[in-house]
Amino acid sequence: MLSRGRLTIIRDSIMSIPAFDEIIEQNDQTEARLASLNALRELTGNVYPNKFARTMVSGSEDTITAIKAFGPVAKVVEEIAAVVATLAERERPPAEVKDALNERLRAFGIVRISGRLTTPPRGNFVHLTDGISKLQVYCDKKGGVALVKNDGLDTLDAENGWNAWKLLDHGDFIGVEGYLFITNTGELSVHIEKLQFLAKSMLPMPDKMHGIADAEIRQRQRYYDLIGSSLAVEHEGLTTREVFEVRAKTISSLRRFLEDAGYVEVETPMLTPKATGAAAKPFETHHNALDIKLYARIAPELYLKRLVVGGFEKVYELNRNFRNEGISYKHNPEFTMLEFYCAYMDVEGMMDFCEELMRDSVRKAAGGLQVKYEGKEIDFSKFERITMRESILKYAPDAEITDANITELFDEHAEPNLIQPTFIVDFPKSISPLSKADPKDPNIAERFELFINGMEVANGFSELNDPREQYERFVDQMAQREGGDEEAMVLDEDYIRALSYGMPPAAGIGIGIDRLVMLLTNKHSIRDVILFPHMRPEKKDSSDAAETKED
RNA sequence: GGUCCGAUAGCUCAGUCGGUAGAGCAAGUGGCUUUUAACCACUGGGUCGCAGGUUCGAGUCCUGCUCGGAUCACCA
Repeated sequence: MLSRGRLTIIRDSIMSIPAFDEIIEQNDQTEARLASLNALRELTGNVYPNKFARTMVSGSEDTITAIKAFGPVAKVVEEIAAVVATLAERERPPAEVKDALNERLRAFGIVRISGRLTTPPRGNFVHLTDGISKLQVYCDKKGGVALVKNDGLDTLDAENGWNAWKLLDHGDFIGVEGYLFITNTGELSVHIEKLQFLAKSMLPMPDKMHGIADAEIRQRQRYYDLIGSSLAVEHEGLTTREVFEVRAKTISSLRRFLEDAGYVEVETPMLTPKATGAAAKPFETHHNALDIKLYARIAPELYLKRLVVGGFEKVYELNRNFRNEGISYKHNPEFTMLEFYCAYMDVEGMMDFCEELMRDSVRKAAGGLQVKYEGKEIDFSKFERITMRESILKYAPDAEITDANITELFDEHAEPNLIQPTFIVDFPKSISPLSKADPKDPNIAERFELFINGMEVANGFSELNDPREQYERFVDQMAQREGGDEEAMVLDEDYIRALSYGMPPAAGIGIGIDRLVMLLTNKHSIRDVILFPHMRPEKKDSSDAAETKED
């Protein structure tokens, strides 16, 4: 570790490095916390110990959530809650009921749990959180509490448990050893016998009742937002933590469903020499050693179909794509897409499978097929199928539809009205360069898009596997590119070569995961379902003008 | 890029007609010690986003700017 003096010399010689106090502004709050940290150091030695071993009373590691979910403990909590429910406002549960339950809790012996203080310690109670659940702990001044010193030997200091307790701040981490009991008011708690200090919070905690009002801080400092959601006493809708639990469940259920159906997960390049496979503007970067331009992929599509050529009959990738376009409530520069391909399937089969897949995922992540979204109820139990033309006429009966204006009319009249899950089929072939034509109509592509709440959630088609026709479609795209359409698709010569080896008939789909999660979590903005959404660089408003030049 | 809204204590927010800068929480001190959303009492804490203007006087009115949000445009 650098000495302070040397640190200052280094910092002063490199102008662009801010001082610690410039990053973490010092004020009365941080000074108070520093004072208590120093006082704790006197008592406990190291204030940043390396570990805390939790017990396995619940059958697995005793996180707070695990202890509270542990059957016999949950049963006791349920029983006391039933008793408390019959009591008047200030009335206490009868001692004999409480004592009987406490006897049952004592049977579990000693537990060791740890977590963050959800309030400043007030009196001799405080709640700890493991990020999801809270559990109260009780520090008995009269009975005596030992402090576990962080000297590497866990030396017990019988005198100073209470003194250390008084130095705890809102947000600190502690570990406690003790026994479970029910308090006079009927709450499950841990009676602390040994207290160990684990880590300090040097900054104030978010407002417990109101949360963090500033959306920018919520998104930029997601850790702070998540702390807030673990402290929240009451809240409407899902906490931030719960949103990302739903996201995780959505993704894991999609993976499980696909794997159960025989799909193999693969990873294809994120850095690609050509940005193709979708109509979008790419991010560019440069490979120094090779001295070539590379693009962050806009879609894995053409790589996945190369794998179908190679014999992966069912293949999927669930990962990030990057598009250098505008940011909006439904667009983030990097977003997560599930793409998969199934040999010998056509667009109809893919729509059927997509329905099953999404139903399974919605059921597992949201708990049912009816999902409340912004005052509407979205019903995933039935997916409508309607042609693009029909959908326009449904909402604009007098529209005069031509090949040239059909997508424009669709975007304007139909798309915003497609609230319930709806597959739009019969796309113009001209805007579907990777899609097979309808055998009955050469101007129509065998393609669908799934719309929910006016948002495109999925896009799939019967995959074009005739290499010569694919070549011609690319040439057509390149011509449009010459004509100024920056998003027209780029010819991929190696992909033509791959198709020339023969690709079986196949259907493929891309599903926008972020948008699906928005629907399942009742979030209006894609930024609320991405942990660290793209933000403008943080501006330091104060002092230090003329810094941060990128040489 | 256009339009609208916002920025006041560490956090969440009030601030009337332009007249001494406010509350709750958080923090400090003392009390209490089986409490219950945030116990009781007292204390400290402000570049009112930045710059300029009008005015005897600006958190408040005007202009410009910065940052953010919403929305439109853009984005099959």
